Amino acid sequence: MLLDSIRTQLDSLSKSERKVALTVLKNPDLAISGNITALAKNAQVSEPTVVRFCRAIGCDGWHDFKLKLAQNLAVSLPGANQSLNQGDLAVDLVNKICSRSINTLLDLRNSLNPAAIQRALDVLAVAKKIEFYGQGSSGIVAADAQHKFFRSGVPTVAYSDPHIHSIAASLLKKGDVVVAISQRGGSVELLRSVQLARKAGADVIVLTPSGTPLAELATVLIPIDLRFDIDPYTPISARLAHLVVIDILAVGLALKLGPEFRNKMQQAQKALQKIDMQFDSFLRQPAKS
Amino acid sequence: MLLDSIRTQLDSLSKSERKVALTVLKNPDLAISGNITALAKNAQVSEPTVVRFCRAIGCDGWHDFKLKLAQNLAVSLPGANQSLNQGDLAVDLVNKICSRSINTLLDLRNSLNPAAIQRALDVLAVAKKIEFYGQGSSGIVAADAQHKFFRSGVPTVAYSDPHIHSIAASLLKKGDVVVAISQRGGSVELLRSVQLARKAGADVIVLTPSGTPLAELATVLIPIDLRFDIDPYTPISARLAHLVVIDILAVGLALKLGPEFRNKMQQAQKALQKIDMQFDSFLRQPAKS
DNA sequence: ACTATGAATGAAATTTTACTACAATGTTTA
DNA sequence: TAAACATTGTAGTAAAATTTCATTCATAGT
Repeated sequence: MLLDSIRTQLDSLSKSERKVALTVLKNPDLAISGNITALAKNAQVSEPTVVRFCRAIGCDGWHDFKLKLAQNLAVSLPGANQSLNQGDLAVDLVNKICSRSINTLLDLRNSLNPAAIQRALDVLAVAKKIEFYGQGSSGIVAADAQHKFFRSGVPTVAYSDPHIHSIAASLLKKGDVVVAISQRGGSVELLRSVQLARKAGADVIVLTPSGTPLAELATVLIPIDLRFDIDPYTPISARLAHLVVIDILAVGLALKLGPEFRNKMQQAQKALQKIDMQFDSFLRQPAKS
Repeated sequence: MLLDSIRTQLDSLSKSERKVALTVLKNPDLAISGNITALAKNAQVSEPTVVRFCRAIGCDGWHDFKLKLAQNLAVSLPGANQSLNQGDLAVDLVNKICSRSINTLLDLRNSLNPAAIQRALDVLAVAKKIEFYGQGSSGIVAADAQHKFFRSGVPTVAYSDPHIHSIAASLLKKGDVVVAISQRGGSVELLRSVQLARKAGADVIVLTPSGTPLAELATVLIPIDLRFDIDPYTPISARLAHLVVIDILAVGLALKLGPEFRNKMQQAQKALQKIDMQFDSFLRQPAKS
């Protein structure tokens, strides 16, 4: 982000300042680990020029620049914004996809509307039944949601088949809640089912980009507006964001439902740990590879 | 992460150092924006004490501490490390869960072994058939994986039912690949299926913590070692990490398979865009909310 | 083509800031 | 109660960032 900003301001810088900019862009770590003298020497300019560079790009001196750069690199890591290509080694692959995912979640944290989450939780807390609809990869998210929510004791189901969820939608009652998930917010089938659900008197919480047809139909809209991925190899971001929003709703609901729910969770947890014991005894007599 | 580390080391610090620690924990921004003098005054200690504090918690002096703290806060945001509780507003909920997820992925980026990914990709690239096994929430991950990989043209399936995947495993042939996913690496059923798969001559890629029984059985182990979540309300981390690893493998395989695959993807992309057109015309005559 | 004006740059001085050495104080134990 | 040790602050030092100012370079006007 800061590096981007430097790149765009490259033209407005003087010759020596540009030298500094290029040095920083080429090797940001040097700027972080070293002091102003080191960077000046590396860019073959004087120290005051480095300071002037820092000011030029909007920072308040060397210290401030160094700090901001460090904060950026902590998140971005070199190459986070570059597109993936064939020559990539596994190392790059790991770095880039992780970094992208991290950036997506940072985006989400900034852009997600807490008020919408609050309203959604209010609706979910009094739901008699919760149904999750989603198609394609959103179908997976729906299944994941069902898997998380079903522990809360509220009856939940997830449908990814359009025919099925349109039938299910028309069978809903007032007090039931549908959570509709869509990366693009335009699926005709999903729209139909949501309309049916509304007609049946159910509330509909929608996870989708704002301004889409699906968004229009929501009782509670949770807008997921991330800059859209052009690169076809990484349709990761939106799905990841959806999953985390589902996590937020699931945890939020758990908190809202309070202690009686907490007990249920702990029981489930204990049940799992019991199974763990079995694993342990299994560990004593390890299997041959 | 750093703040966590400070909190845990609180006991081993001297009285004045603890004063500094508490001041930093209470108001980390002060430490970042101000200089050592400001922090010393605020904590009511001398400057050398602050330096000693920095050293005590494993940093290399004030500068280093400040930098590391800044990097952490860039990611963590205030409150990322605190446990969730009933009184939380939606704002906190969003911040905390997002921040946790982000931290998990940062962890993953650091700890993930690229060599293991490389080996996994080598195996996947020559696979005749790929089967994903996982139970519980890992079953969802398996389904997600199937959904991503199936586009590559290689026959893929996902099983979350232990009976089914044990049958499937015994039907495998040499050249087939199983990807086994487990958050704890101890599921007895999964272990059995993996053993059957190995016996049938298939390769087994395993996503699980290292040192677990399942890890032992892997042809290629991709260890997912994150500090384990104690808080029962957020069993998010491991699953998120698994999903991202699957993303990495899917993208990596796509790159490895090269241009012919790329075309297939683009065709799929186009097919989706065609549907988008339909959405657009739908937009012209918006539905009533 | 040459000078004048203004911007750009670096050398040196200044100031700020972090760090070290040492002394004083407090704490623990024999 | 005294001695040994750890803890903390004071004062001095070293280093690093910033400002000032003089020099150089580029641009434009005569």
